[in-house]
Amino acid sequence: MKTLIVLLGPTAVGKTDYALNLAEQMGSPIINADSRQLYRDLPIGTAAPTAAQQARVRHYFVGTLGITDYYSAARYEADVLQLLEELFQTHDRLLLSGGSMMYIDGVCNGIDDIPTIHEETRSILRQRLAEEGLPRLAAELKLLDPEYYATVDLKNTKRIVHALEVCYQTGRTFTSFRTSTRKQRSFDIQKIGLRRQRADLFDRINRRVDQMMADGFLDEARRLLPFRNENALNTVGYKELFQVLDGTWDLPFAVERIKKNTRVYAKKQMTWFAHDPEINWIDL
RNA sequence: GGUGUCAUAGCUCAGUUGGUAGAGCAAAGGACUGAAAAUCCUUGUGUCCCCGGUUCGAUUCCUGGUGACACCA
Repeated sequence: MKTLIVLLGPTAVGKTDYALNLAEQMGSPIINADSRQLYRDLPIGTAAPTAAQQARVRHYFVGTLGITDYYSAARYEADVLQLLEELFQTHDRLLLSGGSMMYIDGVCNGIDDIPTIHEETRSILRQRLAEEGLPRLAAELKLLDPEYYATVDLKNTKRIVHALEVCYQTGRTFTSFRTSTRKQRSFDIQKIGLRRQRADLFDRINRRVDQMMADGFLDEARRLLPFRNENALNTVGYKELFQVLDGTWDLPFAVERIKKNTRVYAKKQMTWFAHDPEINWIDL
């Protein structure tokens, strides 16, 4: 039986170093599970594996996307599964490492088969949202998919808009696509979670942000400014530095915001992972 | 040593004409199915520096401490 080792944990906990050692020990490449490290233009702000680290161990899904490329957790699921099929020909155990909750969930449990929304549909809904407002769209969702309406957070614009997009594009309810059935995998999955005392983790986050700034994070953000509306840049760190480049915030304030928002992100990851009983935790 | 100002949440402070208190920041908890480092929801932490006095009642007024700051010696 083939086995996929999934190494996960909150941002800055120390996954990269741990994964390198584990990969060498296992004789496995590293399959990255970080939704933003996939973009090749974000090396500093996403703390992506360095060239030296990638020379030590072969990495997949690091720096493979351009800044304007569309990507999603579902596409990641499909891409990883295909890669695993190839790599399991020559490996018994493979290592996947990262902190993107949805991406990991996609690989381990699968994401329901919901059609990708065409840009056309998307822009129509975007315009209607701007003109009619969220309550009107929510009321419409109540008619088209009362079941989803009953459970969705009515203040969450993205969820409501997306459900409507699916309804309009497919002529079916969004609910009908949500089977919530766990997909069977042809390999075993072992999850290893890395964790630290919260004060320790937060201290590492703060120091890592300072290091990013010293490494030229602001310049990296400046180069990406023309693409600021791309989803890839709706990311902790870049958002705040764009405020600096706009002249809205001063740099020290932005750096504090980056640290705080990274801590919030880490907390969110821990909340998500805490509910997964399959994770074997290692305290660092 | 003298005079003055201040002492309230983890931090910076507001406030109560005497009825035991609230903002910002920091923080905590949660949701999550094709944009997920996204998006969204919820929460307030307190010997109001200490001892005493006045008062039905003191964090608030008064005496005395203690500490910080400023100025004068």
